[in-house]
Amino acid sequence: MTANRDISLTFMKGMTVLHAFDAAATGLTLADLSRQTGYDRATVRRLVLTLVDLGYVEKTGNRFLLTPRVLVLAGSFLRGHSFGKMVQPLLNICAGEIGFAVALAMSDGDHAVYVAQSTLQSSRFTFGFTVGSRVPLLPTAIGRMLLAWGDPAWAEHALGTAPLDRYTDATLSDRDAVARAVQQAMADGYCITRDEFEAGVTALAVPVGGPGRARAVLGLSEPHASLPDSALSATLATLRQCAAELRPGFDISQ
Amino acid sequence: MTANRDISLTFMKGMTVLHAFDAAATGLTLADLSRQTGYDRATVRRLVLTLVDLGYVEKTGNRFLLTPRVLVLAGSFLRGHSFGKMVQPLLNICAGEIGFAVALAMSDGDHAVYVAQSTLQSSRFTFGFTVGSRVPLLPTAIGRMLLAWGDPAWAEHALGTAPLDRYTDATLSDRDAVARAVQQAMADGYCITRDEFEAGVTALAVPVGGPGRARAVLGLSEPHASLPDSALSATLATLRQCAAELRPGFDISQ
DNA sequence: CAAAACTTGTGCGTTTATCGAACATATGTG
DNA sequence: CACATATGTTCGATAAACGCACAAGTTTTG
Repeated sequence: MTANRDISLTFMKGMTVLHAFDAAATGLTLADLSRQTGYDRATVRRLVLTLVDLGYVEKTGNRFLLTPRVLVLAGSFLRGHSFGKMVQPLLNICAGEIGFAVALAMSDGDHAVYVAQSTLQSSRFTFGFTVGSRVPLLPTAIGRMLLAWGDPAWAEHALGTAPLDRYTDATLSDRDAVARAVQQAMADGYCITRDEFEAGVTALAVPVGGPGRARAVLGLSEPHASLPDSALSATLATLRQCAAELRPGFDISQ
Repeated sequence: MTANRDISLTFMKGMTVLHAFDAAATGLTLADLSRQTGYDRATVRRLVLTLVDLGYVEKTGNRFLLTPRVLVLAGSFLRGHSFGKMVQPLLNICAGEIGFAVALAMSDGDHAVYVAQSTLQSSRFTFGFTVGSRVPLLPTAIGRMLLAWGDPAWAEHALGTAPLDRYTDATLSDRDAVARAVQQAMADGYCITRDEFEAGVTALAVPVGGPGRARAVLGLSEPHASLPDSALSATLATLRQCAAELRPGFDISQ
């Protein structure tokens, strides 16, 4: 654990304030942010004005809101890993072949975060996820696949601490039951969930990388009607092929 | 201008360090970061360890690199503006109708930043841009369209300060020439560039929002051969239609 | 293999930046 | 108009941050 002397409290506070904006599209007042973070409003004011100076936040009236500047670090991360040039084309080919939108996700603490996707021009169905969307680990196919083939130390910890919320009547509400589902995915090398995160929806996920070393997973979600059992084998085969092509960039190196 | 007393220097330093990672996929050492930022390495060490604690950066050996956590703020911004549910489907329809990938961009300081895109499953052409990619304003169709129909005060300032680099032999190298091109786009209500940012490429952009109030632009880039002059009118018409549908979320309110 | 160069970890005295209380002003609401 | 809420600002106190120096570890070079 990092010693207190090695942590910058002011920087930590600043980042807390930045995150307090969250998805507040209509903006927040300084008073709002002070309440949410628990910091003195003079402190919040200085930190917010610093964010304004840096271009992350803009002021409209007495409200502050995030600017597109917050996308820039994401862009750096994606460029550093050649998402635009290498990953996106492979996802596009995969989505074209199976006829469904596909998404790539990685772990982010006790959640999964979407890092790329290929949406279909023809599709009229969407969950509304984008690059940067966070989804829970325990009730989702991609989450369970990350837990199954991701870093074992992280997975063990996350299985014990990730939020265990109920999304539908079918959501597993017992950590042991989720652990068994993860064990099954570990053995199968893929994961399928139905109705657990969103009712009426089948989700598939395959790992990108070997057992214990997968840094990302590739998955899709579709209404049951669009993805009958008869289509699962072929769809999984295509996902796996794409995952194999993506693997060089996502294996945890030894 | 924000008074010095209203700015948190430590937070500012922390953000400088965070940005110093940029697209460095193989990671940076503390010594690297200290050199790049000019900060004492003990200062850098504390700030980086704070980022590790927050989950933005991970340590491998003696190198540090960005984690997918940096996508989360982007995801918040995109969710706050309903990009997944409202914007992406409209971009998909648009891309399907015109047969090219399309992208939505907003201004970010003296650059444009991609905030959404719909890539084609069938296309084999890509610039490698992703959500979060920053592109220059002066040599690009989307940049000039932002300057033409965006906030006039911002545009005046950006026209004078945005980097004027040369990307191809056809890149305009004179600020006045760029200003005239922007004026033309202002009058036309759309912008077309050829070869200026990337050789052999035609780019189109239309504003999302009214004159002086467009917070985003919609655009595409394709090789000349894929986008003959005969296709321009129909393509522009479809882009404009999509922009009209996107408008409610991107007009600067009065 | 040894030396040199580079990097990192840590302690701690000093300094500075930050904090937050208090006061004043502005805005919104009933 | 009174009250509630929000914001801007000052400034003394002090906590946090800084950065130098020393030690140790790692990598590179000859």
